[in-house]
Amino acid sequence: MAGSVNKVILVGNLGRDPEVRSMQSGGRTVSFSVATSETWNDRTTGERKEKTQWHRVVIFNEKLGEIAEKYLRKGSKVYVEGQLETRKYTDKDGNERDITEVVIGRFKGDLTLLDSRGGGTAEFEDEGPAVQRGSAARTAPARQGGGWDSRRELDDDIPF
Amino acid sequence: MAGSVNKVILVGNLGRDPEVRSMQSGGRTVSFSVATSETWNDRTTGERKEKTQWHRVVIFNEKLGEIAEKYLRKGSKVYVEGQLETRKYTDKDGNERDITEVVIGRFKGDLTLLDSRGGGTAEFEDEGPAVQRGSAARTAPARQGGGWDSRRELDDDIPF
Amino acid sequence: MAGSVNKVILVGNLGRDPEVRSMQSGGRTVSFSVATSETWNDRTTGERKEKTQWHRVVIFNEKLGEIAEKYLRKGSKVYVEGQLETRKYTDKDGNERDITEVVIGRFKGDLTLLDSRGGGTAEFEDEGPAVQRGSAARTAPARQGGGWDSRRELDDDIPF
Amino acid sequence: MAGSVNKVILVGNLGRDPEVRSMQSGGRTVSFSVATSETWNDRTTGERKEKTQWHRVVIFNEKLGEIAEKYLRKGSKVYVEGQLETRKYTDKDGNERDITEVVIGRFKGDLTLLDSRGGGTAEFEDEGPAVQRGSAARTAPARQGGGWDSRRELDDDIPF
DNA sequence: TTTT
DNA sequence: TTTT
Repeated sequence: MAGSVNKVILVGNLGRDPEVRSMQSGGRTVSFSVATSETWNDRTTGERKEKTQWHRVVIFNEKLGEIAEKYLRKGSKVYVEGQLETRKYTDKDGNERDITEVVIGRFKGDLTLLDSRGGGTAEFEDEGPAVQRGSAARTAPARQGGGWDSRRELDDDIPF
Repeated sequence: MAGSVNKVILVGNLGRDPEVRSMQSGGRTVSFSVATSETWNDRTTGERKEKTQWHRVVIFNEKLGEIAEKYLRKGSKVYVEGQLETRKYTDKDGNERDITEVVIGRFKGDLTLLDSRGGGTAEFEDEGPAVQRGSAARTAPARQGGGWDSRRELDDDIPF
Repeated sequence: MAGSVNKVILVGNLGRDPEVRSMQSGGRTVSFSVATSETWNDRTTGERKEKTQWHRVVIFNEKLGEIAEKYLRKGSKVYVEGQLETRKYTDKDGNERDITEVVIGRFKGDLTLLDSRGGGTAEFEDEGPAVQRGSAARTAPARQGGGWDSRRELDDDIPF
Repeated sequence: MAGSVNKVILVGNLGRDPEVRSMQSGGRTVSFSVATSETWNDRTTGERKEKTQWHRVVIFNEKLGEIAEKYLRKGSKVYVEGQLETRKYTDKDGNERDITEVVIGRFKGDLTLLDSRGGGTAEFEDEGPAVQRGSAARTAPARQGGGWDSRRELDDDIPF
């Protein structure tokens, strides 16, 4: 749509180590879940309450995926900037269901490590992502293979 | 979780008029779907492609809900700032499913009309939302009724 | 710095037509000012008040610059996503001063037209910006000339 | 302006301890500078380059100010969400100058501590900011004194 | 300098 | 003035 914006910004911690999956196109995705939580004082009881939300993040960019795979672990704190995408999948009982994910695409999105143990950053900048740590070879976005809709080619039906 | 951020920013158009629903708590919610879309040139065919995403937006803030009800219509362009929330619901076949929504809560979020026909804005500012049009009475946030988790009390199981 | 984020999101109207300038490097920048405003009810008098802020936006990306030049005019409503940058300049009296701008860089940022008259969008996606209108030739980001710090080579000292 | 958005999101480190200042209205502001930086590989030399930006953050919300004063120190990593504001001030030579700041206002903005040493969060939610650490008394936003434009009453002319 |  |  002309003139639309679809942006999600999360700061939270990974619930588990990232998972790497292969697509039929040959590309890979790296995915993980990020927890965010709200805390508030209950209006009537005065109790402290907390509600945690889990967000499924999927990375389609090869370089950011490598960095996620290399540096993110269960418990890592990250800044994620991606797009909201809802897709269909077929569950184990053969029923079609929806799953909504935060997608860091091939040419859009951001991933920044916030852990003090060695924060790094990886974004779409300059002639390639600015990676502060690690020695991954630089690759210009435009030369990366795979199409934008390659995520439709995921090998499996179970989303997570 | 200490130190987390959960933010969604959308600019898009409503697919239908907003829907108003009552909660058992007596409060109301106003909800609607917003379309955003990406366009790109297919890498191999060179074709122009477009993918539309639909986002379910739910407003729990009374004042913003009133404004949405009053000024938003099918086709309206809006700026929405809310939080990602995934909740369970039971579908018509009795199966438990997940639905992810962009929630404009009682004390957090933003809604801005972008239509030239009379853009308005409604946010949590000053002593109440700054409403540029309409004559809705001002209500200080802290005096609004209902609790943060009142959305769990929705009257029905079908999410949209 | 490892793990940093610098992001500005604006929705507002242009005060004047965009200005195009040439850099010594041969590249061009397109810049314009965007107005945003807050309205609120004065706590004591109850009066409706409004405060307008002007934001200087500078585009270093050739394609987005072309689109801005082509489609943005005085009064146009836009969504801008850029980075905050403060730089020194020498004013007409020879004094060094600071100017803070919202920069849409070569490989980062977003510009979306929100006018009903023909909203368009132009972002860093896929193999080039997704331009919904106009016929500007597609150019892959990695092939664009000029360096990231080329903005230091602006031909003149007066920032706006 | 009807339908405008003015939002800055920063993740970075404080260059010094926060500074507390009193306003003639009796309120206080807490301010500090946050550094963000970009790194990239120079296109011609291949050298690793880095450019740091400093952002002036000013907090007008009493509760968030207290938290900043209590928990932020030189080197602390924070997530800041505020508004861009440019104001005039008179420098030591009597010249009028502009300074642009990221303002966390009375009813708008966010501050989240990202340090592993004990991340906390403080936002405008529910009946008061959700503070995960510290024992600051809760205060409902609507009961806080001072007006939105009280920042115009700053006691001094020198901005930082 | 915009817009409402 | 931070951080890596």
